[in-house]
Amino acid sequence: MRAGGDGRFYITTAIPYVNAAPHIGHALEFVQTDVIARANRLMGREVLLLTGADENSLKNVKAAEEQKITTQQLCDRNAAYFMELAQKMNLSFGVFMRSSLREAHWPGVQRLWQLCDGAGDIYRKKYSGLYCVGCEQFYTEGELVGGLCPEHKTKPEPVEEENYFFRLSKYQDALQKLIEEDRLRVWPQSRKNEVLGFIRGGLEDFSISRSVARARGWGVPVPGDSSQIMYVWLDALSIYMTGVGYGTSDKEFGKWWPTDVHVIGKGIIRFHAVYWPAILLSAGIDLPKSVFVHGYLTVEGEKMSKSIGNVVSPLALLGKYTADELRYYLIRDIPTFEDGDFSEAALKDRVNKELLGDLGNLVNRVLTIVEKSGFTDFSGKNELGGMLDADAVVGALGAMELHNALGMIMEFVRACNRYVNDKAPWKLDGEELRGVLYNLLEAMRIVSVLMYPFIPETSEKIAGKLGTRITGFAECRFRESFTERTAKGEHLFKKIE
RNA sequence: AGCGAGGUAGGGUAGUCUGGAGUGCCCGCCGGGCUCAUAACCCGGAGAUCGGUGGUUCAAAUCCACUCCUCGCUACCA
Repeated sequence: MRAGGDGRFYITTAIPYVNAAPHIGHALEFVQTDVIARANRLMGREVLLLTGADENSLKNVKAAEEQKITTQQLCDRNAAYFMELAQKMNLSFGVFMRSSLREAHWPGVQRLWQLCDGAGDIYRKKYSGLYCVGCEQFYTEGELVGGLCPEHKTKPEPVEEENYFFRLSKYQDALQKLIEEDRLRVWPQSRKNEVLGFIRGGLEDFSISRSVARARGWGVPVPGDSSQIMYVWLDALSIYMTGVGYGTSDKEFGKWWPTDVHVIGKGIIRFHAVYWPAILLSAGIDLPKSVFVHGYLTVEGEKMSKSIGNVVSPLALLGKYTADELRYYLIRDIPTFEDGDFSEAALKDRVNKELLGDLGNLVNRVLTIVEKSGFTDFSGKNELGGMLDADAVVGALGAMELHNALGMIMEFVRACNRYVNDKAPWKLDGEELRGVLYNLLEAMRIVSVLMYPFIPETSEKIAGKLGTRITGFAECRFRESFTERTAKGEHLFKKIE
């Protein structure tokens, strides 16, 4: 994760396909993205986080028909769910971009198309496939169950249609080199291998348009051909650019592009690590610097699915848990790049044992002793500083090891609790007590800064109790003395029964 | 089938690249301490032939070969 020389950092979530309400997987992605964004702010960078909604798809048209509302109404409603989730989880986004915004989004997509076309990479070709009339979509052999449409159990018919294709094959060597050399970095290594394996297997051109009839007229029109509409990928990926002004404000676009990190789920890696950079190469636009691929969540050990009825709604969870509690759990319990399992029992456990029992308790017990001490300024020998390697925490954040970074901070919190027990400050007085409290106050101040990317509201609360401010990672070393006025106030967390 | 990832105490993980006593962490279990703290905190203990087999080495969870099991990817699918 290297920001440009100008100290700016542009990061995106994947653009969720808004044909349904958000599930817990979306929440995971939001949190991971936000932790990276906030960490970069504390590193002193100017950060822009983009999220949004991908709305131009046939499925939305059909869902709207079923619900007897317009497609735009359906998109508006579903996009609002994602906006709500982003806000409630404290995703610090600057842009929420939607692909149905004609004025903001369409000009950029069409310009991109024209650039690829100008490079000679777009051509017409007959596309044939197995088409299910009921689903109104094409299936590959592998997707069929016993040769039948998995949904309608009918035999799809071979259909032929002329579409536009993108010359992906032309970029095979260039892409392979870019990824091998980490000029387009793919996190983690295992995903990079997977992408390279795919590229080495040979790249075929892919279809980038549909007939207007088949798309039901919903989507971005192909420039100069009123019979075709762009297929979702070119359109959806462009959101990353149009969201920062591509096609509408060259100045804004120049300020933020290229993307530093695209955060995505493992299911859409090919589009981001192969199709997208190829399109940009064709158009002569700078490539994103990296793609961050997280895993998927199971729920209580089972795959999330509508038919099982175990889809976990983060919006519902947020009625019961605070944003920080959910954020903490998702980073702490789910390995950053692996699949993980969501379990409410585990969530509760993390909140009660760690946020409340370790962190909340530390703050509370120390501030109680501080108040009883009657001291207002604290100094002494630095005994706790050696227990924390703040640079290692920041380094882990820079290396995208969110899980490890948080683990290191919690280890320090435990060390602080141990220190309290060992020193038994309730038995001390005078300079000895002053020195112990100095160590603990400085430790908590630093914890409030390091924790900020993960649990920003709680960090602000801790800083508020300490009378300090969270400015940046540069603040994460012990000062000579602690002189701010503390105020114990209420508990940071409530026990969840 | 091909390519990729992984199999470490009851559960979950770190360690593996750059071999060095099974070393660590979380949950759970057992015992003890403390009383500042939201029955929170701290210490100690039990519990693992590090998937299996065979090699390399003075020494292997770590390197090599083979093998068993799990998962992911294998294209127009969010």
